[in-house]
Amino acid sequence: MMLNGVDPIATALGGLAAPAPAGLTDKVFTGWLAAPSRLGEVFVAFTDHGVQFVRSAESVHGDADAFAEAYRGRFGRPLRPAGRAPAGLLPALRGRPAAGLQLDLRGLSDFECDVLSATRRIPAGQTRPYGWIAREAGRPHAVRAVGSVLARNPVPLLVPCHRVVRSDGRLGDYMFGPAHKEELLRAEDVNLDEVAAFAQQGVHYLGSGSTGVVCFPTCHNARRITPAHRHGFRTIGSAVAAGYRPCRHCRPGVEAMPA
DNA sequence: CCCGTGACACTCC
DNA sequence: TGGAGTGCCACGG
Repeated sequence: MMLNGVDPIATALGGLAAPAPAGLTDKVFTGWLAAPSRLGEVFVAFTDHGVQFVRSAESVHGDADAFAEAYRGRFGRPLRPAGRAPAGLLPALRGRPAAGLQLDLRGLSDFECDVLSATRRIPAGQTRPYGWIAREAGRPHAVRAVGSVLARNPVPLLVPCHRVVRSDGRLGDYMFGPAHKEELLRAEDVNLDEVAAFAQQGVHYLGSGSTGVVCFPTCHNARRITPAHRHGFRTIGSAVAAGYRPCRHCRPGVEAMPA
């Protein structure tokens, strides 16, 4: 009870009660809204900590109640409609740089957070293999677990799990279906036909004969290598053995060198 | 180079 | 609880 702007209880406690306990404001409610995205309409749930859950309308058969049910099943709380989108959400859903977009990833394991944060560092228009995520997340052998985490990505599009592909050049699976993964990557100007053509020849890395740097084929540095100076490699190890150094931008892994 | 197979780290029922 | 099951990967033929 506040009297003339003074809280007698807080006063009695000598101000110890000043900041509300962290858990309290969390329990207020989670808002949701529908918004346009590169996958058509999406449903988005968010708290005051940031965006928590995103699903395409298509994936829940256009049914907002099904979205709310999926949310409740996973987070244990109901949703209620929200009027305004959090800062940065709408541009991010359209694939533009998301200035100030906050994500609410509370409740996820350290491993899940590390996987999502590594995934978030993949620039638009580029791809990285699952093994790269595992290494960047500090668990180089947890490759399959990376797949398990991304299959349940709470915030697809915002954490661009569609940019994570198989190391053999194939796209791999996607929570909304491989066709949508391909569609998203093409919209970002990833040259999938070129990647597939290289993969068919067993080429998964590109080196520049003039700079001596070796990259993933979708790295922006790799795309600037003139064809005359371009050398394809099947493994990063063979490129290193040939005197190339891994690109500091796309950071292809350095595998064990043969003895 | 294409296929099958084993191993893998992690999560969930 | 532990044993499935997993958006993969490397290797062997």
